[in-house]
Amino acid sequence: MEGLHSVTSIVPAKCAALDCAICADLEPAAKLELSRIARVRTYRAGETILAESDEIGFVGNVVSGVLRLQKTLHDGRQQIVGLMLPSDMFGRVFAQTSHVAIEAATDATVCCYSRGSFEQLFLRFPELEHRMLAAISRELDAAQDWMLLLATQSVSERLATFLLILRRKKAATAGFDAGPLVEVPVSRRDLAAYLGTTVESISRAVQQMARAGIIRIIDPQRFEIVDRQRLIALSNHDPQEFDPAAPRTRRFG
Amino acid sequence: MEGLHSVTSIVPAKCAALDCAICADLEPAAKLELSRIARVRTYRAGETILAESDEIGFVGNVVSGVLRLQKTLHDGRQQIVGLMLPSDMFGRVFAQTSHVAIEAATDATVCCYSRGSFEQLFLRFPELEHRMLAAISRELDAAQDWMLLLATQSVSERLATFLLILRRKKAATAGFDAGPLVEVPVSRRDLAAYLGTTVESISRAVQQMARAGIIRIIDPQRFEIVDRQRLIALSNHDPQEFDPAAPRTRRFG
DNA sequence: CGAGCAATTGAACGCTGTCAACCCGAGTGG
DNA sequence: CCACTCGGGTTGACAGCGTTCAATTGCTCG
Repeated sequence: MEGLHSVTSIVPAKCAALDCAICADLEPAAKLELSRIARVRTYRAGETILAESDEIGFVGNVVSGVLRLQKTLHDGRQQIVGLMLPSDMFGRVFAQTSHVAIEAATDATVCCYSRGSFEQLFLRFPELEHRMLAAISRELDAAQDWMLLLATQSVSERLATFLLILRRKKAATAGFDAGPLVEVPVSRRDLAAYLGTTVESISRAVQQMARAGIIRIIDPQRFEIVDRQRLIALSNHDPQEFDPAAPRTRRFG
Repeated sequence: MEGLHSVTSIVPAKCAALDCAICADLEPAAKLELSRIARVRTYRAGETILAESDEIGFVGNVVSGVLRLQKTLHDGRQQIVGLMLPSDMFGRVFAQTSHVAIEAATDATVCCYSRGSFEQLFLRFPELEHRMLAAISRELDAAQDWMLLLATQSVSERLATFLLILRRKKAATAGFDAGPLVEVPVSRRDLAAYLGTTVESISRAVQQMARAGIIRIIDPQRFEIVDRQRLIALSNHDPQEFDPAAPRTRRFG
């Protein structure tokens, strides 16, 4: 039954308001067509949106909440290979099955398009396909960045990088530097699975940074970045990469 | 000067012979247009094809040899985030700068298309863009698989998985199971940078597998997989994923 | 033959995974 | 109102794997 999702009519407004990657500044005709096939779905924290090797029925973007993309090893260990925040797109086109499981890390609402219908629109609105290509390219960039992060030995490095990425992402979506407060949108367990380590190591690294005066712990999910320079040094990345004074350096040279 | 690359005229034949992702089974008109803008370039081992944050002037696919995509940390450590083997595509469309450096890991020849001209062809041959989208999707899948690999703690697991991937890839491009011989196309140093560890750890893992009778070392770059079952068990992956009896399981469920 | 590099081997330290106990707030029921 | 439970987070002790440093081997090339 589709009855639970009868909020369809408010979809265009929601997506437009969000200025999400796929809708923003699209020609009106395309926007209208998109809104016709859009469906809003809501998920509770922990619900599975798409299981590993499931058939891909739809693509969509996150309106609110956090999704986790994860893969499971044969022995049961789970690794998170991506976190989707509001405005991110998920799912694939021109592919039958997913290689990752998609779950709601928090309560979440997403805006979905049937994959078939979405692909049909490519024929009439090539701009849509361009955007899809751009979205996947960004995801690949993020994945490669994350590979760099996972390959570094120290948990502190990974955590520092993660916090800096969160801060940059927040500033990017807000359009301005939103201050030193960083909200980690997931539990310690998810964070550990994302950083490729354990909850215990995460906890130690967090507390150590706090004792060193680099961050201040407001509550388990919220930190204040006190000493950004030392955090950047700890992350072992190019300072410019996370310097808000020159945020365009990385993407636009 | 473009003089060094005057072999342009043989490009179409080469690409067609290779059956590379972008040319194979393309409509003749598109193939012709592609061949018009194609250029063959050759690189010596160690040469840089594209530096990190360079402007992206062209896309292409590997004809022979191996390219490494790598990122550099601020302290000088280098991490390889991808190896491009013959038939793989590299470069980006709709992006100004690269986030990774591309270097020749061995002597290599590549078939390049100017990025601008390539994007122009999208307008007349949408199929081209579909294939580009598919190629990037595959790369993203590979990246996510590799993230899973990097997050696993044991070096043996990573090495075992890498060997199995190499074997599967060889079988896939050959079209049939090419036997237990696996050629590692890169040096120990590159291998270590790819697996996120050190040459010493690589060496220990290799020798240990050999002592255990799982592989046989022919020379530092060539191994024979003696006991595939134990290698799969060591990799900690789903046995079906690397079982040649059911190679389609993973991609098509 | 010696220089130089890749690969291997050995020894020691350190980080982190593992196991365990503990703290704390929320929800529940007496 | 308190006792209890449960889950998330933190802290401690310890062992193991892997990085690091160092030395050795084997090979290619000049």
